[in-house]
Amino acid sequence: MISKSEKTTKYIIKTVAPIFNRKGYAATTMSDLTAATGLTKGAIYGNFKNKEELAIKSFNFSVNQVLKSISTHQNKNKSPLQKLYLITDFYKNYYDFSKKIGGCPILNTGVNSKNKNNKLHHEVMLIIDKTQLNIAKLINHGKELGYINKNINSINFSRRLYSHIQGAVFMSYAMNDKNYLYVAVEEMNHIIKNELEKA
Amino acid sequence: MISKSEKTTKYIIKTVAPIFNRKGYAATTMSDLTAATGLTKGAIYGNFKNKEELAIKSFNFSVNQVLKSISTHQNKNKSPLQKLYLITDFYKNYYDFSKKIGGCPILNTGVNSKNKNNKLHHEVMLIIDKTQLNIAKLINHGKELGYINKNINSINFSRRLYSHIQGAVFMSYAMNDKNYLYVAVEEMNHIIKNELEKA
DNA sequence: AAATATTTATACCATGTGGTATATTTTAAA
DNA sequence: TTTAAAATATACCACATGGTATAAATATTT
Repeated sequence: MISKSEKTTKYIIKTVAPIFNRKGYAATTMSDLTAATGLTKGAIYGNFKNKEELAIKSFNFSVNQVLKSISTHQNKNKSPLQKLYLITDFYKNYYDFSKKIGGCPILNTGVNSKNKNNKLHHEVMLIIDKTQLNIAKLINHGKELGYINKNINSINFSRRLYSHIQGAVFMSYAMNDKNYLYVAVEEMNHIIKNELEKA
Repeated sequence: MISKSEKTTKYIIKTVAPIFNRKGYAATTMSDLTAATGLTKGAIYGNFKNKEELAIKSFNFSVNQVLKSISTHQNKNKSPLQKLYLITDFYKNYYDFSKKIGGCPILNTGVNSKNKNNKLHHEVMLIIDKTQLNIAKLINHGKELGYINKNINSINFSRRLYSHIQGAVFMSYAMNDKNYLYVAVEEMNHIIKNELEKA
């Protein structure tokens, strides 16, 4: 049996996540949250011990929205190499996608939490590490199946890929220009083809 | 004759810039500023009309610190192509450099001001545009002197360079790991050599 | 349906916020 | 050195902040 509070807890997180993502932890006020949810502070503090706990859960919610979408997108193909291309392909639409959830949670929270909220920042680092590891595993799998050149360092390549794309995420965000993403994805695809794919 | 207020105005900006840069506009309070400067609110509001004006001037101060350092670094060589390499070379030390001024002002303010402070965000876009244009001019100059392949699109290349490096700036910042910068710079140098340099 | 436990609303708290009017001090001019 | 002007400090404003004790309302169990 799903309790009442479980439902409202989820409702609050879902409603509040894009606000935290867009405005950042410090700039998001409890009034923002009560206004958005239609609930009172009593209700919110009844379900979360404080603003920070809610911010962390909201961040993880936002990140999971991204990760789930990538995962779904990847299901279009089973080959590790093609799954890699589907990651870059996903980011072609990331400007519009991330807009819907208040921006890129990794970028926003990564910058906003640094030197300000260690718990949030730690959470960001965990997610980045985890994601890079997943990409590296994908590359390893590609090596095993013989699609990918065994000479390349999986984790290093994964880091390059992530860094490259995140740069375009920032630029498109800061400049309101999707083109940065298109260009970076094309460039990354080119690199995958030249460096990763077995001749 | 340099007036008293001109001096304190500069002193305030200089002292306050790294704080705005590190904490962001909203999270920086007037108390932070009075504490750091040792001045009272009366003094600060006597020299700036409000917090926003001070934030904008602080941002421009921080950015100019970066741009001046790049410019100085570039004076080591007169060739446009070598000046390009000196830009990427500058970013090898950008982790430590930016740390001293409270982080990368473009990254921090770019993210922090978006959807929150239009004036600040506008300032960020102006700086990025200007910087990309300067790099494009450098490439054009290299073309004129016959060092650089005339087939490449200067502004597009400049945007790729900027985006690529800014990605590493974010990653190194978020992950406390300079290596992202080293790798991105090496990669970028490789691209300059392969795509830009005339055979 | 009554009693109990859980969830939400209300009203409040101390503290901090950006900003300002005015008094005081410091600087520059006469 | 006196006087006018500019710069800084003080004391305050109304309002917003995160958080909480408690009352009211709603679910759940008996």
